[in-house]
Amino acid sequence: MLDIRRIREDYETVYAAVTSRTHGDFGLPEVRDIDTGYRSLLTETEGLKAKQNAASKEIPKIKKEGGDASGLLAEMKALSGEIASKEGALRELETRLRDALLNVPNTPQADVPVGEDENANREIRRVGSPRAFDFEFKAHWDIGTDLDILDFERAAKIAGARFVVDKGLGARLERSVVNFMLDLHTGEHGFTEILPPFMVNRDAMTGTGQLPKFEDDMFHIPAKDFFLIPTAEVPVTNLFANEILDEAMLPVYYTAYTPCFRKEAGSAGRDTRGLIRVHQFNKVELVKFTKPETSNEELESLTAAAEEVLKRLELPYRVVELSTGDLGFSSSKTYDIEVWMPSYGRYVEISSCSNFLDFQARRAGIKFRRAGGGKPEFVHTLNGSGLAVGRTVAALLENYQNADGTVTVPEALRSYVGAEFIR
RNA sequence: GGAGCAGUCGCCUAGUCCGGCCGAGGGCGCGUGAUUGGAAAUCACGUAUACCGCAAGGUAUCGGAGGUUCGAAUCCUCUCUGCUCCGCCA
Repeated sequence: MLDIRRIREDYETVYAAVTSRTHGDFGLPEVRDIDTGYRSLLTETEGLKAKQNAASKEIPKIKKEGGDASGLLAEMKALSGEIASKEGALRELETRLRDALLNVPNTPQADVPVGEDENANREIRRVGSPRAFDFEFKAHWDIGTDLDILDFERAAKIAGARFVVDKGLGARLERSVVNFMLDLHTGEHGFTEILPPFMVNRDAMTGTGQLPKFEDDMFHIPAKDFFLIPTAEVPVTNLFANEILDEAMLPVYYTAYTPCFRKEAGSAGRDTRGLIRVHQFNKVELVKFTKPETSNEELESLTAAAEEVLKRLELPYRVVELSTGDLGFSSSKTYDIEVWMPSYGRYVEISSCSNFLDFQARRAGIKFRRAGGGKPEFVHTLNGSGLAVGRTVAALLENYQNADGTVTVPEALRSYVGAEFIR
């Protein structure tokens, strides 16, 4: 959520930034209009309430002195009615304002490349180079099926399309990748491991920006009005919702393994085979809470931490900076890490690292107080995949496949998998 | 799932039966000052958040939402959370 005062006081700048996303104005003009009406009605109503509160102090005095308060009482009854009707109108404006504000995305930072879509993304760096195969390589879904470590057909039987069953060394590999990532981030990058609930309530989903705009993308459990988490970002970021942290606590680094659940509505026909786009996938997430002045450098080190996974696994990848048109709703700046996927013949997203500035903190109410005292300020929140586990497994199977159909286990994973080859 | 009890200012707690003197008392903690050679102890003062307003000031918040009333921490309804007992269960 953007700061309403910033919209009020620096409208032109905010408008330019929001519209640089090239997907319309997101109702920003309406926000400004509602706010104007809201504030004038608020001032008026509060004046009436001040009157009412003053009279409420008079009434017991009059009664105590044996006086007749009936005139004042009648007057106050009328005032009470007037306040009630104004408050009703006020509440409606407040709701409309909040709804409108919740639908305005974050403002991209000034150095984010401007453009309509991924074609305007800026490549930052490439690490490693795609392997040249001297045999006819297979896609990971064929490798997995042939080795009997991935079973898409039976997954479809018990759940449906876009699900997978991992089996034997496939399941072991998936688990190994999770442990490898968590060990790296907790052991070497200073992150604390969190194992959060996989279902959250509506407030949490709103706090990180998934609601109200993207309800259709998520699995909902009506009985308790819970949502299956689409990413660990949601439970982990909301850990500190409505709290005021001590400055000394910051920065906080959390990492969490969770499954992620997504409807993938609107992606019909895209990536229908394999592990790339499924309704349930595993992910290790990195989340940071920082002071405002350090968040951009923290984004760089967060991205580096995620990249380190690919470096250790010796998988070729590149980092791109998303353009304004491709940027996620809540983000001000995002680096995507893309791994080389031979079956696609291109780099495929495996991590998305974002600096949300105070956008999520404002929604979720996450603040901190500086050591010297003073007013609480909003923290900055960041997160990134570190990494998507299923896509990592897909990349491993494809990049490490051998001519005989086996797959070499990369050095860094051997102690976890307990084998040198998957055969 | 059933029964009972409880949720108040960073923490502990008073207030709720009998609505106004309660944005709210006390203790602890914390901050500033006094005292001291220094410290402990003691004493004094201060110590929530948000919004509106140029300001003076105003408004809101006693788990959350709604209601009764001129007026609600206090009364009513719903709801969430915690604890105890019962049922069920990995």
